[in-house]
Amino acid sequence: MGQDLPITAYALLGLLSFDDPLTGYELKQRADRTLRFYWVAPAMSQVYSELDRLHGEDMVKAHGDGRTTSYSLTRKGRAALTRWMRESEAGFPVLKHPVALRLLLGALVDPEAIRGLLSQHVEALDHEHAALSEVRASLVGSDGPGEPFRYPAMVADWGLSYFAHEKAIIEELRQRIEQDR
Amino acid sequence: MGQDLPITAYALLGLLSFDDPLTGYELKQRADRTLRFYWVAPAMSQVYSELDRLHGEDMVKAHGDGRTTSYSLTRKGRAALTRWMRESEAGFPVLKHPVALRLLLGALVDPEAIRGLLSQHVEALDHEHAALSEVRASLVGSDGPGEPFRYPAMVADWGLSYFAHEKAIIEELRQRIEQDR
DNA sequence: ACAGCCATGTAACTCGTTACATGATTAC
DNA sequence: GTAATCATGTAACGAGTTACATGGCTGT
Repeated sequence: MGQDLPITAYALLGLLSFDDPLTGYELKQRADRTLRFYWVAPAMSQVYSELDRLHGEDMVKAHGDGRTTSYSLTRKGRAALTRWMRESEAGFPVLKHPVALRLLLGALVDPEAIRGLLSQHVEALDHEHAALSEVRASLVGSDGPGEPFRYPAMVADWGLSYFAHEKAIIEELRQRIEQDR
Repeated sequence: MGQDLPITAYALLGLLSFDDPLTGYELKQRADRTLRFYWVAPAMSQVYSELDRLHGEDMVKAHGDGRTTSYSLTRKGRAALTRWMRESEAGFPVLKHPVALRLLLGALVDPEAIRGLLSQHVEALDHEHAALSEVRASLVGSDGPGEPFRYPAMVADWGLSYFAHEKAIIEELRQRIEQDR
């Protein structure tokens, strides 16, 4: 039986473990809203093809009303997801940080360009922080011990703290660059 | 002319902008040692095929002594790199965080498993912090204003701060989970 | 002599993206 | 009626990985 799925497949199963019957379209929205902060926002087409695969493995059940198709976890799907949680190694995060990469090469351009780079990144951080704050706010009320969104709330708080810290570092770096004038 | 290269190609050009003639093998070592913290550690085979492409574009020059081949930046390569620095948008970082993804789904397993997950991540963070510290230490002495490793040192400090903060958040989350006992 | 590292590549494959294409439903 | 959103897919492609294959050099 097809064992090892790509992690993104488990991520989608994970989203289904919260809100059960979801269409591919809805799944993509959930991913864009939450999953993108610490995993990826898969392309629409990938969501559909991944759902196809999961359906072929009997890990999701399709509820088709003709025009739209909703998917829910099967027993097998939930079992696969929890087994993956228990038995697989997490591995270290992979960060693709275009701002850090460009800062590394800062000597190639004038300091003004680097200042612009960092300013833009701070703006982007503010933007993302605000978006994640909204998500976090929507969990208030069901984020206590034993409640369904306890863990998602933790992850959201983690993300918010990360964004705040990132911003603080950038400010430090900015001052360090300012000294070179 | 083949314009848009994958960012990883620019990352390799960037490595060459510090230590000029490097073999594919050495390039891979540099990437594993430094680039991996904020970009990627490309596979050996990708380093070679990317060098082939860059060579085809006249962005690197090959110094072959038969058995080994070293590559250095051409004028065109350096120009392409600085143009990329000046003209392309940086974009927001992409984080693939398997620990956060698993924490999100914490409700599926028993708290003990989550504790283990977080412990292991803290260990990994310590390990990576130590590795990056070594890199940072090797830059001391040429990390002042105007010196060649000024910017790489900034990026390394950024990374170290990030790891330290990550560890602090995990400790907080651990306590939060401990309360549910 | 043998292990381990240095050094270079090819082939097959998967993940994931972009571009394209279609059409129904909803809000104004 | 018409624009935006909901909804689902296909096709072509590119980036990047793993597995495989080869062989020279270095230290013990």
